[in-house]
Amino acid sequence: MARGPRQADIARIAGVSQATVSVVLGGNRAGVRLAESTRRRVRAAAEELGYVPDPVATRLASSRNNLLGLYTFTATFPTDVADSYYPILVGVEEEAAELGQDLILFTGSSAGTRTHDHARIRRTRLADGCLFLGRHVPDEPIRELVTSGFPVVYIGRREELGGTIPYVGADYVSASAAVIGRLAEAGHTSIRYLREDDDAPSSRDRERGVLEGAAAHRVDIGVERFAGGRLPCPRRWTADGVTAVVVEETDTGAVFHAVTRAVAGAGLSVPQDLSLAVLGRPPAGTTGPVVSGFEVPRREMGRGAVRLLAALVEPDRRAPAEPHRLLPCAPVAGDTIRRIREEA
Amino acid sequence: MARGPRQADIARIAGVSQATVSVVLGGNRAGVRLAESTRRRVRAAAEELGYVPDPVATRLASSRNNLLGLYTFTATFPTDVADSYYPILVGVEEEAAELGQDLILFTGSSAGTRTHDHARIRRTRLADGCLFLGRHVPDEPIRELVTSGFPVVYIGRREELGGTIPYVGADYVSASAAVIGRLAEAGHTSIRYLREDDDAPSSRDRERGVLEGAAAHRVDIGVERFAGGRLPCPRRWTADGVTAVVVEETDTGAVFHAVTRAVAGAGLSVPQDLSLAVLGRPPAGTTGPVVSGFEVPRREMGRGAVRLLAALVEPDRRAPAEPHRLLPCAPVAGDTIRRIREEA
DNA sequence: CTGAAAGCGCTTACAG
DNA sequence: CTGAAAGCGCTTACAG
Repeated sequence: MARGPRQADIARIAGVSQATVSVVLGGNRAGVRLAESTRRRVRAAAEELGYVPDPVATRLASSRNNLLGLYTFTATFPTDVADSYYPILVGVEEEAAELGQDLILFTGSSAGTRTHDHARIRRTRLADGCLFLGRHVPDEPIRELVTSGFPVVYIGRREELGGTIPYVGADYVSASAAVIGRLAEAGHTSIRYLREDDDAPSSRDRERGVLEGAAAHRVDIGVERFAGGRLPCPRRWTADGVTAVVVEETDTGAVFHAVTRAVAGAGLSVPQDLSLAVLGRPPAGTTGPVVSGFEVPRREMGRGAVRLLAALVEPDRRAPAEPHRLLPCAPVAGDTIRRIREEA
Repeated sequence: MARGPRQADIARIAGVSQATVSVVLGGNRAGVRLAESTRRRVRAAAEELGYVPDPVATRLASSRNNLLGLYTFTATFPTDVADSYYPILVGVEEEAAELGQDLILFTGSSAGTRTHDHARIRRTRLADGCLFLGRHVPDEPIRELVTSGFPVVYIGRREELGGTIPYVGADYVSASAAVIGRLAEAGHTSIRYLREDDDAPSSRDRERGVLEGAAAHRVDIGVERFAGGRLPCPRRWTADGVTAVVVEETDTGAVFHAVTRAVAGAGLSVPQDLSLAVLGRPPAGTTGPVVSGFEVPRREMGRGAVRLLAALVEPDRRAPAEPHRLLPCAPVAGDTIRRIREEA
């Protein structure tokens, strides 16, 4: 494969050494003084040959490549998580483009064998730094990366490695507490919370927000974990005096689907018989009234994560980047919360 | 940044040369015979150190990197083209993952300056080969890439460089002719075709299909180009005896929107007063009856393009890859074509 | 059958 | 103020 012109070709034409070409074209070592005439000759020759630096060689020699990685632990694009994944990718892409960085997509092995993932994770070094995304992430390979000084940023709050790893996440605690607050203000005093039976930081934060909100508003809250087979039982809820059910948002929408199906199956209607809220948004394609909840700022998370990563890759900025950011989630009022009590 | 273990470290432990480590671990040069005990020692040391090859060095030395590029000429992720872009990306990602290739996303400069794009396009060499995507692509940088032997595949049919560049596209000609055929069979004999005033292969193919379909079914066809400002005039169509309007699908959906707005504005209803078809699918979020048209197999185009690119990168396969593929578009019957004549 | 050498195209100390 | 040398971590001819 006949490659393009190299610095050596330019050097020959301009009558200088290859190293001088590197200095002139690289823009590095600004301190170095070269005769302006030399610079001009070199630049003219480069222009003439249509020179563009080989990024691979640049990277090997210098360790900077204007290349940011995005590593996804779950298979990247299964249809059912597309809704939560795509907006993040959009944000990442936008910001990377604005910063003049290319983006490299790494996908965790669907097989998920440890050694394989390990190898793939180390492969992220091809980039100058890497974003990591997924409900669950293996500790060890990340630790290796981080302790070697490789810039890593999580999308979503993470507690791994003593909470030292930089992240840009969403403030699920406040947003979830606010949902409970809105229900309480509408007069609901007994609420059921349905969550997935799977522990991830986003699940813990939502539950914590729910509990804090309930405590603050003196609401009676019951937490149920939804595991695949067992179906929720709305009739029992209403029999217990529950007037509202809140469900966790997850990438597959499993909990939401199970609850709405069970509610419909029990012959109950929303919000007449039971108010409904989701800690996020319902799955795409959901019809009927707008479900109360909040907007997860995925696009902004993507953008923020790229900005943070870029700051870590290029640590010469004035202000050290705040390594832990939680973005606010905009509330969605919706039409699925029935007002029980009239006065505010 | 303290990097991980290198081949030299393994060599020291195993008591062999660094080159031998490369031979054992690289899996290349299968012909070379090394004592099994040597191989074992090397592999054991590599395992112990958690060695993973540096992809950058690998690439510089060998010109293979298991990295496929996707270059998008338009700004990659603007919201209005997301619908057409995302399914392609999904297909590309899926197939790349299955082939064990990582994916690198390049975005054409939004500025669109020639030299900038040129530099960015040459940067695709970081990958082993690159997919190109966009209505319009600049000839010269691509020619450079191709003539240097760099594997390039277009997503979508392309005529550049004498039609020599491999592509995987959609068979818009047949699909568009079939739409006209369905209208003809429903009894329509005078049809108007609305297209964008922008020449791209996908536009040319659709128009060609429309004209071929019209000729085959002896249908009277009028072609109108829709340029931003000027509004379509449905009243004039009906006055001219036109009973059906067919619109081009474009990434922004501009033509579709303009036509449906004009039709509604003229107080006409679809399909009672005017039948409607789109050469593809209407823009996302379109409500009302299902619009007749066809499905562009974007995901399959993405997958096929990756397969073709992989074959070009690794040209040792038995059968040489067919460099030009046009995928069929599944028809969508829809509810916007009124049957005028009873008999088939 | 195995190892030492050269080289991929750059950057960056380090001498002149 | 400028150029020659070494080195980034690999692969692949080429000698032994």
